[in-house]
Parts: sequence; structure tokens; C-alpha cells
Amino acid sequence: MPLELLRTPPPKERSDAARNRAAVLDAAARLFAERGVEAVTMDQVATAAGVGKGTLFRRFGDKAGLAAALLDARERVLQQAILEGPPPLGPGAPNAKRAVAFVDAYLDHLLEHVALVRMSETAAPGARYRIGAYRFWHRHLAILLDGTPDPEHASHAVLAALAAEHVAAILPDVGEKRLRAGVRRLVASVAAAPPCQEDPS
Amino acid sequence: MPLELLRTPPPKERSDAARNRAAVLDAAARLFAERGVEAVTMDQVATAAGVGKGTLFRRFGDKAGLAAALLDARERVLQQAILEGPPPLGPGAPNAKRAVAFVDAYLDHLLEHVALVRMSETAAPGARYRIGAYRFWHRHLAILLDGTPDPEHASHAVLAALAAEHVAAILPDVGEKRLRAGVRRLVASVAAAPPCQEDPS
DNA sequence: AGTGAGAACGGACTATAGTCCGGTTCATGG
DNA sequence: CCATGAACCGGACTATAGTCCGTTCTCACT
Repeated sequence: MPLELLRTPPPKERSDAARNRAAVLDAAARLFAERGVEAVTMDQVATAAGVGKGTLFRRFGDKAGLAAALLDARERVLQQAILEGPPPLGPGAPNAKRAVAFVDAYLDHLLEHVALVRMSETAAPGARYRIGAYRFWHRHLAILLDGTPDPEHASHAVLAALAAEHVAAILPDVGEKRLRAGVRRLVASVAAAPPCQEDPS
Repeated sequence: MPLELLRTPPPKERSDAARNRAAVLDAAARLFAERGVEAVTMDQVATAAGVGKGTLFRRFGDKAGLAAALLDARERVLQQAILEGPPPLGPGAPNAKRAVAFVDAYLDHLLEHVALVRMSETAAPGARYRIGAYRFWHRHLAILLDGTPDPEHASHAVLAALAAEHVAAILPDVGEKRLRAGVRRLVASVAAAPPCQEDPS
């Protein structure tokens, strides 16, 4: 028995489970695209997928989890580009340039799926900060902001300006152009702060 | 808009309405303090106040509105100190100093009522950006960041790092000390950015 | 193939936010 | 003091997220 439990790879997914998971993702993608994420209930997703609510929730946890699952593939593309892609997004460029490239790329991703990302971040309280994706972005940015006094906090602060809720709220006010420029400027000034900012009260 | 509803308007408030409003605020304050904001249902508030649910919701709109009403007095104190208090929070100090003083004071306020502010900001989607208080903070900070290329966006970005959701999430990670220092540094570097940051790609 | 353990299924069930509308109470003018 | 309309009251009602648990299906091992 102990030997069985030690198997590192995930225990194989049952065929019915796989079939239902695909059906749910398929139905959800279609419904969300048709009617908007907010307007679709979990009951509707379950019905459209030909699946019970219990199945839906056990698989994805909650509505945020379902949205996250739909975003998963896209996020992985971005993560891969960061880890192994060409500079300046990938390794090889100076940190400051990579940080700017990251926020640019992240905004591309975000603006293409605002509603979905927003759902994945806001359905549960504090959901955003618990999902693996956030951890990844945060760690990456913290490493790039290495020269600052507190890279961890600086990274959190920049990501706060990239929260879906925040972006969705200010986009109508400032527009995409100013938003992009503003975020670039933000990350640049945060990264460049220590050398020029010398004036503790 | 809720702010409008909270000020006793010119059209005289009926005596029974006033009595019920006071009873609700009283009961809500007590219950929230006793059991935590999240754990208290609107039904419980209504019952404890000796009032029907209809009354509760008509008066305060939703749970966010109730939380905002409870915070109203405190917020006004801070707003008053900003408008007419002594420097550096009030008028008279240089803008950069006032901006730092503002985030300090705002964090004092926020950390004292995280749960309540969080509820007022997150109960409804996008609630934070619609309530009058946010508008006030944003306008104030934008004026102080006048020298930056886009004060409006810079102000939004700093406030993003002060969102209750964000602060509540990172506080366990970084602690109050680093949080305060990080935010101070953020606003300082944002305010100081244009003179030192010279490197458009 | 037969079989048993356990994972997956699904729909009834619960909890809670927010809505609705008929009945009641207040403030004003006669 | 009484009539009257407007504003307010309150609890039954709706909608939806999320849970529970008896039943069904898969798969590995005889």
C-alpha cells in the first residue's frame, strides 16, 4: 500500500470525469461568449453541459475556479514566454526592460479577457491572491525589481494596478492608451526609485 | 452616490424613519464588532434592530451601503483634516509631503477598519469606484501629483495599492511595517518620477 | 469475463442577498 | 380633532451560489 501512495504523478483521471470536464469547459466558453460572464448562472452551465451541479462544483470549486480553468491555457502561454521566450519578455534583457515588457504583455492578456479575469479574481473574497497565477506574476516581478528596497511589496503594488477590478473601473475614465502608458511609467518609476529618491523626512 | 443618500437631505426625515435608521446603525455596529463583518447576515441585522428587511435594504441599498454608512463619520473626519487641517496633511506643505502624509493617514484609517472598508468596497462589483469617498481621495491625490505626466492615472495607481482587498491580502505576508514603508516609497517614487526617469525605449 | 473498492455523478437541499407590494404611520391642512 | 396623501414599514418571495449524500460507473485485479 505505501508504495501506491508514493506515486508522484497525478492519479489518472477517469474517463467519465475527463469527458465531463471537457463538456463543462466547452459549454462555459460558449455561454460566456454569447451572454457575458456575469449573466450566466452556474445552473445554466451545468444544464448546457449535460451535467449536474454537484459535478460542476466539485470539479471547479466555484465560479472563480471555472473562469480560471478557462484562462489556464492562455496564462500558460504567457508564463512560458516569460520563462523561455525571447527578450525583452524572456530572459536576456536588463531587469527594468523585462519588467516593462511584462506589464505590456500582461495588459495584452488582461484586456483581451477582462470579464473572465475579473470573475476569476473577484468571485470569492481574496481569490486573486490565492490562485497560482498571481503567485507566479508576483514572484517574477519581485525578482525583476530586485534592486528596490522591498521588491516583494513593490511587486504587489504594481500588480494592484493590474487587478481586473481596478482596470475595468478606470478604463472608461482614462482609456486604453493612457492606461498602458500609466502602468509603464509606474513600473519604470518603481524600478528606478532607489537611485534618485533620497529624502527621508 | 450613496454619500448623497447618507446626508440628511433638505426634505425633512420622518421621525419613524430616523428612529429606524439609528436603530439599524446601532445594531449593525454592535453585531459587526461582536462577530465580524463577514459572519453577520442582513437578516440578523434587521432582526437585532427590530426592523424588517425591506426597511434595511431601502435605507442602505445593500451590505456595502450599510458598511459605508458606518464608516461615514470617520471618513469625514479625515476629509476635513485634508481640506482644512494643519500641514502636512492639510494645505500648506509641499505637494509631495502632503501626498505622503495622506497615504499615512489613509492607512491609519484603513487598518483600523479593514473588514468594514473591505465590505464597503467589495460587496457589489466595482462598488469602490462609485462611492463618493473614492472620488474624493482620487481627486485629492491627483491634485497633489500634479507634476506627473498623468496625475489621474498615478492617483488611481496609488489608490490601487490602498484597496482594502489588496491590503488585507498582503498584510499577512509583509506585515504592517513593510506595508507602510512600501506605500510611502511608492507614492514618493511616483511623485518624483519625471525628473529622474529618462529612457523611452 | 467477473468483481469489489472507491471515485464520480447529479439533483434535491440550504443559506443568503436583494425585491415587491399591501398595509400602516406620520405630517399637514381644514 | 379628523381627513388625506405621501412616505415608510415589514415579511413573504425570488434568484443564485454552493453543499450533501445516496446512487452509478470505472478500472485494476483476479
